[in-house]
Amino acid sequence: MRRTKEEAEQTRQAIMTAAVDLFADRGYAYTSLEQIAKAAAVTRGAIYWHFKNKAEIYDALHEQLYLPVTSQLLQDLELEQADPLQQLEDTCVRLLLDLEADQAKQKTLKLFLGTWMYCAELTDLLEKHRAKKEESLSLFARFFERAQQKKLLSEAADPELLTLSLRCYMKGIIVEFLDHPEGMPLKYEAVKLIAVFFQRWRH
Amino acid sequence: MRRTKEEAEQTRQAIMTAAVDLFADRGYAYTSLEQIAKAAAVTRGAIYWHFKNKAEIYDALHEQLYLPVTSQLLQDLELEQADPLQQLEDTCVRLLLDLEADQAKQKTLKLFLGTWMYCAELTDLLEKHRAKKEESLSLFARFFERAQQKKLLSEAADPELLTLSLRCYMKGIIVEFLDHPEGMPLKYEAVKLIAVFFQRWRH
DNA sequence: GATTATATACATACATGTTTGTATGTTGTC
DNA sequence: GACAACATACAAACATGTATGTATATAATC
Repeated sequence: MRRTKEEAEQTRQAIMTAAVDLFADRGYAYTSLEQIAKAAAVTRGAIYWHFKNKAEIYDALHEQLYLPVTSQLLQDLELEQADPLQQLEDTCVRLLLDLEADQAKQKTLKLFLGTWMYCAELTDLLEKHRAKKEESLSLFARFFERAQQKKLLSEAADPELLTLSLRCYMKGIIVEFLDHPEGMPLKYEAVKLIAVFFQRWRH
Repeated sequence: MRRTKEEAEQTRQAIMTAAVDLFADRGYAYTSLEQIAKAAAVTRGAIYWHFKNKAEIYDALHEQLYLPVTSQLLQDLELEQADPLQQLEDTCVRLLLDLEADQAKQKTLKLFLGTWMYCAELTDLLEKHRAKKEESLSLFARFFERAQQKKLLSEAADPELLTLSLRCYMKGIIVEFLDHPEGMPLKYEAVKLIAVFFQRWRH
């Protein structure tokens, strides 16, 4: 029953896509390797050939799915436009609209934003992943710093605080959306929600 | 081994407190009834006497722990002060400071804010709980409506949108805090974080 | 270029541990 | 003495990991 290298890579991918779907649907903890195998039309033997255990599947998914999501964001932020606040606002809106349009991204974030997965076999991985997350989030700060240099902020405003604030806000929006998409039609709300943060709404 | 009614109620409570601790620590899915029993210094027999299964423990915890958390919030909001926006801002700050000071509340929110628990045996309960959550959150809206009536908002501002926005923001803050308390010293940050939402920080 | 050897890519089978649910004890209380 | 409040024992399901079988792609040899 030996397959060619291409075929082997295919089954590896089949296992990973099946895993993402099941993880995002019923959660990592409630997904057995048997279920993944069945969904991928292989046996557990195939899974144990390609991966050491379930945690390694999770890690492989992180490599393949999560990094692209953030790297696209970073690319957006790379090119510095004249108005950093406007750029940041646009980027946030685009991120949300992208998310709503892209099922795969939703599943990915459900897996890796999933705030608390206490599983013992994952603690090492989660720490590793957290570090990468921090790294990419710190890039937000640069925009507020540039805004401050350009005197776009009031004197009392603190770039670091604004970074943390926006981060919490985005996380809240995304979490609410993933948890209850019907109650959060981002196509209509995203622009307005982000505007609440960036524009003044008070007299 | 028959106990008095008081003793029986004591063991019931012991089971529930043990369950909260374990759920908040390693998660619902990764907590077995045997572990709960051991932590409560009883056997699984006692658990099955008081509860039908693990899901019923979860539900009982919701009744006992979650409702008090929200009801205190509602009480705060009951009495209408002159400046609804100031009142809302104060309430949000107090909620966060309370949360940081109260370990029990942290565990409770970890359990019931835990956005995605896909467990099949819990789907019914989660739907029920979600309804109550919506109900309590809708009270935020009243404050922005009162603010609008008092002409505290700009003409373009939408009370419903502001409600949704604040809800996401609070959720994001709380989720970030629960996920990574060391990175979110609310004692110092809460006031400032909430101020970012309510005060203007832009020129 | 055909043959052989070997490592690859799995499927199957098994051994083990874990968790759940239930059935049946046991003890004390009312 | 009947029933409440458990503890104990047991059966079944499920999951994991590993050991083994096996067919075939690929590499090595001639």
